[in-house]
Amino acid sequence: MVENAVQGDAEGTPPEGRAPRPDLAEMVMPLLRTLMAAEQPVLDAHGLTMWAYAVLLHLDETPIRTQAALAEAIRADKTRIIAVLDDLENRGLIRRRPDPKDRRARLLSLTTEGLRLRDSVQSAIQQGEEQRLLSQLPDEDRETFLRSLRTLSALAEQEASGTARDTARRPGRA
Amino acid sequence: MVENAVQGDAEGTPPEGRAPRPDLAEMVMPLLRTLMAAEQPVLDAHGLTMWAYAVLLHLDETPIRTQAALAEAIRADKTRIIAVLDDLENRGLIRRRPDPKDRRARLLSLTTEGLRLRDSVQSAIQQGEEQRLLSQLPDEDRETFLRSLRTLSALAEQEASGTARDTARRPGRA
DNA sequence: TATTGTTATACTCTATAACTATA
DNA sequence: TATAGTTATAGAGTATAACAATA
Repeated sequence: MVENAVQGDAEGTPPEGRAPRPDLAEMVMPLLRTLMAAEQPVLDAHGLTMWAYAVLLHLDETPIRTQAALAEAIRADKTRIIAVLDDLENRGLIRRRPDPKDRRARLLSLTTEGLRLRDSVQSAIQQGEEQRLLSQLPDEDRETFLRSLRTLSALAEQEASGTARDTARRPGRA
Repeated sequence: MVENAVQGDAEGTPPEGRAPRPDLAEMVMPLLRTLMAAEQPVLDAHGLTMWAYAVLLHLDETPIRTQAALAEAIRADKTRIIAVLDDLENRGLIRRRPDPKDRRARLLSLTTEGLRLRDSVQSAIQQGEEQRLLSQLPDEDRETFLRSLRTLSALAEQEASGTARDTARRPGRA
């Protein structure tokens, strides 16, 4: 039975025999691994963990009023980011002060220095991404790829936050 | 709380303030998380772990002569896949027999049943991917996206295997 | 002696549960 | 009493190191 006539996909013969394409996760996983491996030295050079960088990124985007909200936003456990916030605060990269209106909550914000650090780290990281990976794509493909990735990522976050909300939801009345 | 003014994703205003685009990892990470979350129920339904599925996928692609090679191919520790192989073998999904030419090594191959299972699982997974995510992309973007992802994934694997080889290499003479 | 596979151990990462303070 | 944050503990996942068989 010759059930897999190779379909002339891009240009060469596809490495695997059966499915017309690999699973998305099968392609995305090694990509992420390499991306993170490439980030690591940059982060190390600035004394940042991956979680710390995630915090800097997200605080820059949207100022946040509780640590729990920040944790959920970056998909971390609320107990996990505490040490991270301690460190960032001690190094003057973020501010963390009790909300006057509800002193249980902590108002979180970036300091100027934190924002500057975030800038230079992100710049270095994105430069590496361009040089190592994106530059290998034809220009018109690159644009489309980035736009599509952005769309899919947003969709993915939607689904994730949806299920997260479902999990967190207690049986309230209607 | 008015924290989520819907962002005009496609071409509207970018959600974050500084960089023209998010880091790749920042986009790829949630995508992978959602992909894996979507795979999980399918795998569960067939009694497969993620690693077991990876093994089935890779054995289908390229028959392999040692467990160590298989482990490296799917980026797992060689000690980790042993339990996985035990299970797959006991269930008759793979064959594992000593190489007559070197009885230290184990020849690994898919059984017919293993191949059939791999097929139906992969089919279900890819169907889910299409419905949940890929269908949201315009047709012409989708093709380009998949082709680009494939390219970048291959590049990433190259880099990874390169550094892996460096790590494994001992200082030889000359 | 070197290599393949295996088992046993230790370590890292992550989540769960218990505690303090504010409300 | 309920919630935000914190601390302490336990669990899952992973890698490291020692071992047996074969070369």
